[in-house]
Amino acid sequence: MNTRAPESRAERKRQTRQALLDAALRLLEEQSFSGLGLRAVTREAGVVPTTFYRHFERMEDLGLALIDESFRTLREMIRDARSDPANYEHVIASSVEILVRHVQQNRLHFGFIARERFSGVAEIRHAIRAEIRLFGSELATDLARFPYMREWGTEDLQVMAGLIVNAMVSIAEEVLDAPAGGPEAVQEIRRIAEKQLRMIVIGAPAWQSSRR
Amino acid sequence: MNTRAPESRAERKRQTRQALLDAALRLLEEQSFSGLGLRAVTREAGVVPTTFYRHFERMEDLGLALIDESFRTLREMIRDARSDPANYEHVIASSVEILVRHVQQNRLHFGFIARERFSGVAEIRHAIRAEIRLFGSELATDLARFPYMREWGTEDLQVMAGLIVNAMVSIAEEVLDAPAGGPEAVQEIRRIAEKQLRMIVIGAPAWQSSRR
DNA sequence: CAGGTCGGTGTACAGTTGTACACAGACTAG
DNA sequence: CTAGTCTGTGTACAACTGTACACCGACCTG
Repeated sequence: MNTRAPESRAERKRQTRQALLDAALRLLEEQSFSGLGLRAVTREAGVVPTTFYRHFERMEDLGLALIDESFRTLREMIRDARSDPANYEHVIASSVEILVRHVQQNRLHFGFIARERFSGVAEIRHAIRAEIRLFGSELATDLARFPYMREWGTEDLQVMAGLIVNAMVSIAEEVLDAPAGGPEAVQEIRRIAEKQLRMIVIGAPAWQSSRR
Repeated sequence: MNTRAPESRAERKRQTRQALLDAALRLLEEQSFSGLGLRAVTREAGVVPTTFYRHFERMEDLGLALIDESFRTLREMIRDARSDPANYEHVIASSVEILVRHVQQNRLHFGFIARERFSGVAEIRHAIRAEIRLFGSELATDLARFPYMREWGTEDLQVMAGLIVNAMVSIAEEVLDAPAGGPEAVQEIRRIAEKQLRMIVIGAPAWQSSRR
């Protein structure tokens, strides 16, 4: 029967699970994952330690869930950005704009990803790298749609996508470091970021023609 | 009086201090710094926990010492690389070669740096970033010596140096991930790395002229 | 060669960790 | 309506943590 109660059992379970994820993310702002304890998470979430096991077998599983969560918003972002493959300048400016805004709106998620990308916990690290690699591949196929790159080899596209992804990660990091309410500092980051991406994208044809 | 004993007291102190640093570095291969305990370090070093305090006040101080150690070799590397500012292709190839070799020979140090660059421990993170920024600045002044960059603005040079440093960091990361004894995998990394750097360096003039 | 300094040891303790287990109450399915 | 399934609780414990303190023995200095 369809429950009339405001929250079904399954829904409440989902809520405490989310509370655990949120609590962990909050704590991960000032701790790295390998130093994060099960008890600390449950304490922050306001539940008893043993509840943790109702939702995750090990801490690593919670970490993987956080990675999932983070990259879902990241993909959302990039889907917006690849709207108009005609004008480079426009794509660059709006991509940077979208990236910066999303990072600001998801500080905790992006901070987590940026930090744990090189973290000591192998399982977490590898999961993140896999996602980033995938992200780069998607970007590469998007790049292939640009007129002057249509004839590039896939490896060259991958290399270029890698450069862009690297740049984006470091842009995100700078945004994260900027004081939360400093609009002109963020503006400066955006300006430098656009310059960096322009450097990569506009410099590319010259590089390409120089090896032909 | 000049001691005749093979090891003076001060020398032996230096040795156990080094043993602590080495032990920490070894453990940091599979743990992140914030999860590393004083007791674990002393255990690995083969001394009693309280000995730690004879050398460092807090764990963070040990971390800072490790950063010092790591960047000393990094600077050594770059000093070699900036020998001949005439031929780009040669500079790129030999820079990559030197970078890859140094990373291979100092896996633990570079792994530590790469991982803790985004780590949760603010003090460690900031110290590393300061060193990397300095590294980028030095690179920027080196770039200024290249003929066609002589007229660039300092900001443009810094942006480009930033791109290169980013690329180098990600190259180092890939080398660290490659199986230790896989020469052809490393060869492949080197090839891609050279392509990336060429992309940045050779593409730059086109970028520069397009905004004048 | 005497005394002090100092690096390393051993013991001790309170706090925290992960996890096992029995239990309670609420939702759900029959 | 009832029996059963779940989610969250409370208690318990062994293992580990950082660090305080007293101590020892070897080196160094006078």
